[in-house]
Amino acid sequence: MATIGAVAKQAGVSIASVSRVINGTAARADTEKRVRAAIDDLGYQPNSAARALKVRQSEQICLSFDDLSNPAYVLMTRGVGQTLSSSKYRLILSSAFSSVEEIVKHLETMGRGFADGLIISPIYSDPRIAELISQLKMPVVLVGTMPEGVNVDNVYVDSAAGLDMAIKHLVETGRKNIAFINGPVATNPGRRRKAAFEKSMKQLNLAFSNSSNLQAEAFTPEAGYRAISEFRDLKNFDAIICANDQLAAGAMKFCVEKRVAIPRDIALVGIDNIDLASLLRPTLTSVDLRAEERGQIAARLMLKRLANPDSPVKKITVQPQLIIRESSVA
Amino acid sequence: MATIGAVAKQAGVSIASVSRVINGTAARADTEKRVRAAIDDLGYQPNSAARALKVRQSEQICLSFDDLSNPAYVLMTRGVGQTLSSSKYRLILSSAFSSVEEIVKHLETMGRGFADGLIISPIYSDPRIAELISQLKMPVVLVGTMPEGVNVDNVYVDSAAGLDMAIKHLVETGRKNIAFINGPVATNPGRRRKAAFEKSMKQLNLAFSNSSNLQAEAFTPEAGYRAISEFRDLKNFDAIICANDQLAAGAMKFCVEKRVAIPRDIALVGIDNIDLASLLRPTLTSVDLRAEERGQIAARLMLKRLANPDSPVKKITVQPQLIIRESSVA
DNA sequence: TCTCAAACTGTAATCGTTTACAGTTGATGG
DNA sequence: CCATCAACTGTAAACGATTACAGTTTGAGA
Repeated sequence: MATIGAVAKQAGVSIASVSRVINGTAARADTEKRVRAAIDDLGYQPNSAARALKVRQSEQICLSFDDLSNPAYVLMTRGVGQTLSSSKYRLILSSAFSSVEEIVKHLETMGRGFADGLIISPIYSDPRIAELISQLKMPVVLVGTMPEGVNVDNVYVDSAAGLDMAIKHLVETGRKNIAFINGPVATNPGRRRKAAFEKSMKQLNLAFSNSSNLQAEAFTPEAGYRAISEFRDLKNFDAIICANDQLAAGAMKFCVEKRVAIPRDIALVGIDNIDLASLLRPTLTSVDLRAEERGQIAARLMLKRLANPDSPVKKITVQPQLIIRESSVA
Repeated sequence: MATIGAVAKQAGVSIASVSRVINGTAARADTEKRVRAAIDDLGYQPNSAARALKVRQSEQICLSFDDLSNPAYVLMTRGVGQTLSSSKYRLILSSAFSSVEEIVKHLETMGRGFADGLIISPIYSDPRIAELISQLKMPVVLVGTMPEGVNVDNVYVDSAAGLDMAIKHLVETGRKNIAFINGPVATNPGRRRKAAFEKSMKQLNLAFSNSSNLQAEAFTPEAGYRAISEFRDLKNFDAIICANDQLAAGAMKFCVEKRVAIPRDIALVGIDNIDLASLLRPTLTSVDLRAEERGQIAARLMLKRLANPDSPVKKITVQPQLIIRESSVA
């Protein structure tokens, strides 16, 4: 592989001059021309490790989240990728953390400097994670709920408002008994959506009990299917909100099999508005949490922060949007 | 940030000794203990740029493909990510190339050494791409059709066999007139699937013409919907094969709207067997191209190659599998 | 206790860049 | 033609690790 030295020799100038041409610092037209010719000639590409070592920047941004099986995270990844692709930064993906230990280990390796910034969307809350994030010497953008004591750029979607919109929509279209199929309550989204559901129900003076509140063991269609099949008194409900679209897809499958008519007998609402929602039959009413947009925003926040490390910490809230489709209107 | 020098001073040993402890070369128990203590003390993490510069390895593997909107690539990414996560390598994601130029530019940057290997699944064939891949000084694993003149590790799925299985299945279940909705024929999958379709049809002595062969402008549900709505004589067909599940989902949507009964009036078969397939109504018969498995295999090939650069080039073929669901059997 | 090899340790060069600093060149105006 | 100054260029020192090589310890065996 050609090095900067080889280019310098070929062009008959010093290494420093080559470096300056590459980095756009002043150079005489003549020098520049010769250097560029030599670069082309040798097919020279500057070595990123050497550059990274010297300037203390890797030009890489790390995106970490729980797992790529969840389409909502895929959307987020897409948003981040898009935004980053028009910058000089490369995207490193770290996903599939099966335990808090793994993510802790991963966060510790951040100190190696292979990334200039970290965009993280932690599904679990854990004091160790919060602690490590705060101590990180690099810019961090957190997508999701901020853990206690962490103070970094944040992009936040008001999922409680989304849930509220969904409930109101159901009430307005005449539903009286609303159930909720949640994901694991040990996760951030699970915990927050449960709280939001209960709060909205109370505010609207709607009855709910433990039996109207089911917890699936994962945010997957299979788990949604299993969860709904555990309802003892499905007949008592005329609407179900699911903590994400995948759960809703599973629930819908169950209803189709058991000939529970959607939306006639039961209205179904999901959360995330992934592509799937408009392909199901009936099409699924869903609260769009704007995952792709959040990814874009997170990446933009990161780029700004990298350009301007001392600017005040920002928190951007995105508003969910209720996408009404067939599954909730008769 | 603590450097190896700081650790050495703290432990009262030389830099070399610290390095040796870290890298597991011989050290006296006493030395090792002091070094480890110092490392813990200072929270030292070796700088990856410095290490990469010296040992000429980045411990990063780059995965490149056309775009992340296609769930099949998400599956592949998952497979690669899984396999890599138990290795020392990090995953760099490069996606969303909108043109051959962009991918060429990207391949050129590979010379910077920020990745030790490249796993690539090019959707377009272009001599420049083939040329650049062959000239790359690093291990490459290609997922998909090998371009002319390229000789690297390859994981290949026999999609022609898959298409053949689909057609035979349709014939066996009594279908006589099979149409094909393809994606853009400018892409590798588009071109190959078209050829495979025509070859199988001929072999089985089935009639087909230009009018039974539609080309959607992308591999998306929307494009599938538009494509099927352009069929003049949908009534003449009793089966449609789509070049991927997303196209099939769009086609299915159209059929539902126009009250064309699936599978009674028309059987529908997709390709890829993404999660979506089992959630549609009717559930979608699909040729599983094992994208996730191909990702795993590609990553494993890469790891082997990195461990053993001179071993002979391997080509691994994975067999597709027809997953029969409701959309094709009455 | 002495010898000797094996096991460990330290010194210093090196990886390929960037950049401060000092030196050189060239152009301009008098 | 000279002085002056801006603009450019080259020299050399980093950046933080690894590792060849030479030097030092250690412990076993005589």
